[in-house]
Amino acid sequence: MARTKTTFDIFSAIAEPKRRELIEALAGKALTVNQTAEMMGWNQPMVSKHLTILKKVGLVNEQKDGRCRVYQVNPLPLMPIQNWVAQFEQFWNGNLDNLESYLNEIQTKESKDEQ
Amino acid sequence: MARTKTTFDIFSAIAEPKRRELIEALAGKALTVNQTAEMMGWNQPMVSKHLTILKKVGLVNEQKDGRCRVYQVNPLPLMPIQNWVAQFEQFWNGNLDNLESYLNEIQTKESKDEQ
DNA sequence: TTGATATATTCCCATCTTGGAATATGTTTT
DNA sequence: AAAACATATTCCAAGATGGGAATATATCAA
Repeated sequence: MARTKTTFDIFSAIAEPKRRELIEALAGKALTVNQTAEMMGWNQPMVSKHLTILKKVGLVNEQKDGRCRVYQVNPLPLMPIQNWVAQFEQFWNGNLDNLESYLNEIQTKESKDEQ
Repeated sequence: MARTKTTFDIFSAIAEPKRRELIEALAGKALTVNQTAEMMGWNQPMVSKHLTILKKVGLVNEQKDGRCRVYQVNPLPLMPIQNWVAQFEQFWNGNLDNLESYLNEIQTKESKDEQ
């Protein structure tokens, strides 16, 4: 009875637009919290909070370096999303006929309704 | 100041596990609300509510048929998700060397930390 | 030790959510 | 018109959220 926790799974974790921004910004890089904050134009606690959630679902790795913490993206947990969406790939990818017939079918049914 | 609305975008809409179940169950089929409710073992209002959200983000199409409403999945709005995740595909797909070097790098850095 | 720096955490609030129960709306049948 | 059926909507409660502000924690430097 309440929304799914953001740390429940990857789907929930990346539902937040700012966290997707963060992942994009950190992709392939290794940045400090403050570096990230400056780069994004966010305050430090906001960066830390979002990174904490991303860390919990495994989308970022944390490495201590003195008083800094360097974060890096680990994209592997995104695989389930890729796989889930791939179930429906046939409708738009490769086989355009499928898509067309699908759309035609909808079109037909809708115009039938309008009569 | 609050979580992103479920209808804000596709990412938020499919963050809810039940809605993903619903999409899977309706994929390729065309089912009535009651048929869906029976199939899922949910009550009717719950099905209607989730379908309403899915409809708002365009993931299902609704067709009136007498007093029934037939719902069908339209997977096209999932494309942005596919595309977004694809940015990171290189890390796990095709080029296993990338993945390995990536993991080794992390491993190295982590053991360095432990000293 | 003390101060400065880097980061995480806590507290508060407005807002949104999901589920259940009840009810409203709309359509068909008798 | 009235009853039956199919679906949507409303009202409620309990959580959970993201952001701001303040504060705690940890580490380095002087």
